[in-house]
Parts: sequence; C-alpha cells; structure tokens
Amino acid sequence: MENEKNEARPLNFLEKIIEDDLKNGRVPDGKIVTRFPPEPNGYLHIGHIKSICINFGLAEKYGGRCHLRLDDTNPAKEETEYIDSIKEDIKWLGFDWGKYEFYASDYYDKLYEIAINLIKEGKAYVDELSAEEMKEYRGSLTEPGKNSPWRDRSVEENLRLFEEMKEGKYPEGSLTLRAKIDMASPNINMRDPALYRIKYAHHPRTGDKWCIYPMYDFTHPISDAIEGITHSICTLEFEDHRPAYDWACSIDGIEHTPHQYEFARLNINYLLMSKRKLLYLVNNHLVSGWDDPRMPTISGVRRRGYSPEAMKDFVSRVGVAKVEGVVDYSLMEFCVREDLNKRAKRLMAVLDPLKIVIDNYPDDKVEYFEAEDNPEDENSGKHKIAFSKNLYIEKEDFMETPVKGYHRLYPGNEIRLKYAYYIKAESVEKDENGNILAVHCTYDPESRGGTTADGRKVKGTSHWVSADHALAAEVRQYDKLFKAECPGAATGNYLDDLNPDSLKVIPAAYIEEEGAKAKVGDYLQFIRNGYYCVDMKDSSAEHMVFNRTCTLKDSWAKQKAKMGL
RNA sequence: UGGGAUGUAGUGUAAUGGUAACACUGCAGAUUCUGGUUCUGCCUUUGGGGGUUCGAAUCCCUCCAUCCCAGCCA
Repeated sequence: MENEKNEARPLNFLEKIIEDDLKNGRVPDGKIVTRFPPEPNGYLHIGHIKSICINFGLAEKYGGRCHLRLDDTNPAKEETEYIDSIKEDIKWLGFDWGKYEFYASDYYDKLYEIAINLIKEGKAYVDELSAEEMKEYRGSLTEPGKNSPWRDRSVEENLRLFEEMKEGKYPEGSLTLRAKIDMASPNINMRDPALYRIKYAHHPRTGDKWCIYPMYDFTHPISDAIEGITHSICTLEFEDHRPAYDWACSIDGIEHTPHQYEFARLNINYLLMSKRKLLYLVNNHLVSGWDDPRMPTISGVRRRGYSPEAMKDFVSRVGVAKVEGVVDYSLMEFCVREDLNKRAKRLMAVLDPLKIVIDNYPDDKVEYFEAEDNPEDENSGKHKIAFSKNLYIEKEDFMETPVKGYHRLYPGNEIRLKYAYYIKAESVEKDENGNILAVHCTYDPESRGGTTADGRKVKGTSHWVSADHALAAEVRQYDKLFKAECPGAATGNYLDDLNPDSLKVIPAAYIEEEGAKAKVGDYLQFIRNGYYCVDMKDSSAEHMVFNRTCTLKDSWAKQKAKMGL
C-alpha cells in the first residue's frame, strides 16, 4: 500500500527513443550500448556528471552496458594525468565500466585501413592547401565553398601521398587527407572535412608510432561502430556533425550502425564550466588547483564535501532535454543539503568565539552530556560532550542590546545551551575600550539535559564548547567563487566577478573533542553553522582542517537583511 | 542575411488533440533542544498573430526571440 508512492518519473526523450528502439527490435540482442567519451585534455567538471549519468544510467536502466572511451586523437593536448583523474572521478560517482575501457587510439590501425579504402574508392584525397587556403576555399556560412585544386588526383597518387604522410615525409600542416563529399553543402561540416592531419607529437599511448592523427568526425563514429555502440549520446553543439557521423558510419565495410542523439549541456548560474577559464584560474593561482573546493570540477566538489549521491540526484532533477538553459545553483545546494542532512554527523563547533563564564557553576567541575550523532537517523549513536564553567558560544549568539526578533542571549534573557543547561546572561565584562571580554551568566541546575521540570520554554538554543576541552582546528569557510549569476556578463571579463570572500580561513576555531575522530570522507554538520568535511589534502591529526561544504538555510539572516541589519 | 536546433511559472522538467503539472526558488504560517529539519498554504506558466477542431502547449501557416556551425580541436 505505502509502496505505491513509487513516483514513476516521466521518461525523458532519450528513454523514449530507447524504449521505442527496444520495442521495435532495433537493438541487437536487446542490449543497448552507450559510451562516455571524454577527451583526456583536462579535468572533468559538473557538466560531465550529467553526461556520465545519462550514459551509464541508461545502460543500467535498460540492462545494457556503457563503455568508457578516452577520445585521444589529439596528442598535442592530452596527458596521462587527465586519464587517471577521469577514471577516478567516474568511480567516485559510483559507476563501473568493467572491462569496457577503450581508447580511440586502439583503432588507429583500423582507421588507417579504412582511410586507404576510402582513397581507393575515390572518396578521399590528399590536399595540399594550407590552413588559410582551406579556410578560403571552404566558403562562408552564406556562401558555398569551392573545390580544392587537389581534389581530383588519381587514386595512385593519393595512396602514395598518404603513405608518405604516414612515413613522416612531410612537415606538419603541409598535407591533409580529406573526405570528398560536397563543397557546396549548406552544412559546413560536410564541405570535404579533414580526416587526417600531420602532427609530430608524442602520444601518451602510441608514443611516436604515428605522425598522422585521425580527426574527430572520422574517429568518433567509427569507434562507436567498432564497439557496437547503439546510442551515441552527445551534446547539442554536435547536431551539425550528425550528417558527418552518418557519412562515416555508411562507409563500406562498417557493419554496425550506431545513431547519434544530442541533449542540452548543463549550465549552472554562478559557475563557469569552460576549461579554458578554469585553467586560467589554476595557472594564475586564483584557486589552489583543479581540486580547489571552489572549483566546479568533480575533484573540486569532492574535496568540498559534496556527496556523489547528491550530485547524481541533482542531475536527475535537472532532467534531460534539448533546451539550452541555466539551472539554479540553489537546486544543487538543495540536493547537497537534503543528502547531507540525512547522513552528516552533528558536532558542535564555535567559529567566532565569545567567552561565557557560568558564575554559579563550580570552578573545577566537569560533567558530560550526551549528544546525538544525527537526529535524522534513528540508527545513529550518541557521543559525550564536556561541560564546564568556562565556555565559548558564537559571538552572533549574544547581543548587548537586542534587535527586534532576536531571541538569543542578551542581558536578562535565558537561553538553552544545547544538550546542557539553561543559562541567563547577568553581566558583561569589557576592557578599557569597551570590547566585550566575557559574558557572565548563571545556570539553572534544574535544567540539566536541556529541559526543565517546570517545562518552561526558551526561544533560543545555542551550541557551545567547553573552553578547557575544545580542540583548535583550522576551518575554511568556502563560498561561491563568483558573485555574479553569469560571471563576466556585466563587464565582459569573468575575473571582474570573482568573489573576494569565496574563502575565509579561521585559523583556530573551537571544535568539541569528538571532532578529533573525524576522517577524510566523513560528512559532518557543525550544528547551526553548516556542513563540513575534513580536507583531504591538508588535514592531519596534529592540525585538523575542515572545509565548509555549504551553509545551512538561515531564515534569521534573511529576516535581518530585510530589516536592514 | 546559408544551415541546424530550441521556445511551457523566476529556474529546470512533465503533459503529444480532452481540466496545464512536478520539483527548486520566493512568500506566509505551524512544529522544533539546530532561526536547521519536518508539515501546511500561497504566488506566477504554454513567445506573438492567424488557422484547423466540439476542443490546441500539442496539428498547420506566419512572425519573433535565443542558441550552435566557417579548427589541420573535441
């Protein structure tokens, strides 16, 4: 009865296509095959999570498989470091390609053979046009191109030239192998696209074996065909390439015909996904690296403390369609909070301390209270917190002259110290300049454990730590890297919108003793402060470092803002 | 101004000829030992104009807007 709640999510357009193909027997053996094909020329970012979830998710849902294929056809840009990070990121998301790990470079021999056949059939030729000339001959968006003077060489000459290209007899840029399609096509991608170019670059996998490398439009469809990909899913900007894709799949000798489908890439406001811009931030030390917790890279959000479950939930809520839009950052934060709320261990940490002295509490007495690890999780345990005469609470939790709506500590007012006692502010101790040194309070011994026998209520509950027991730790308060929804929209330069407060370091915040047990990978909530994690690079037992993953929703801050405070 | 695509609340996504909806955001309230969580309610929607039809977000025409394409990048 209650499991009827299973909300049947409506199918997205890709699922509809697949179900239709499956139903109509258009899928060999009824097993769909997808692929995630990143070029190893940088780190994966949040946008890639969408693609990963679509490709691996579809394969999972329909009982097919998803290949990981590293699209390594441009050795000038690609590095092994990137290959390793890509694999690590996919694994972190919880996907497994098993034995289906491929490289476009696996197919270099096959691709070469296909190119030879194309030449023999008169469907490809070696061109001597320079890059500039080729551009001229290509025409424009509104004008057709014209044929290269080298377009009608004999098959024999083409064969000889291509062979010599491969043997390294020509310098880079001097010759290309081009498909003979249609220089007047309204689709520029069909105006005799380049198939091979000369490049004297060391390849991470094939080393110096090759000095000619196949182009995307030639390599990608054929790789898909070789691997038996049924649904080749990519982003919208490749729509114009689909005719080229289909052209390559129709080359003689290619038995399997995959089909390309395009979806809208993921854009999120306040975030930048451009590899070029992210690289600039890294190179100019505006962030600490690709895995800086403020970076939109997968390694960045991982270090920030986002969970893979939250990210997957996020992309699933965004959905899949063909409309180019911008998703609200707040949806991502919602997903992160929703997930972390259920799993984060609660700890008390005072980030901006104000000293509290409980005047009527015995000087040397220490008692321990029980704190819930997670009130949202019945199966979670409890841990002990030391209480003593000298405590810290947040500065924010005390006001000498309270504003309207403030129900925390102020002179004469009573609040609860979470899990411990009710306290009332009695007097304020200041230095000669009027700065508050400490707030003297009294506690109600009858309120032990946070409740009183008479059942009286207090409006405020503060977190706290015992001054003599708390441990000091570094806390890094991360915020959005950019302060504008669309960085660079106003001035044309995204650097102008860099948020100067994207990182505030608190060198020595006070954390309850239990904090010492926190390990890399744990999800934490500092009660009333936000979600935190242990920094995977800089934290050590001697010097713990916590990263703020995200804040808690704060309706009081909103209210204050509205009152102009 | 060549070609390809896309227009549904503020944002994202459903509804494919039959009462326009779900989530996030925002707002209001209740609950709460986190001003968190949870719960309740509210706000705002089919780009414009024609047409077909008993009936149109959906089909047709037209206009408009936005995005992508002229790498020997992917």
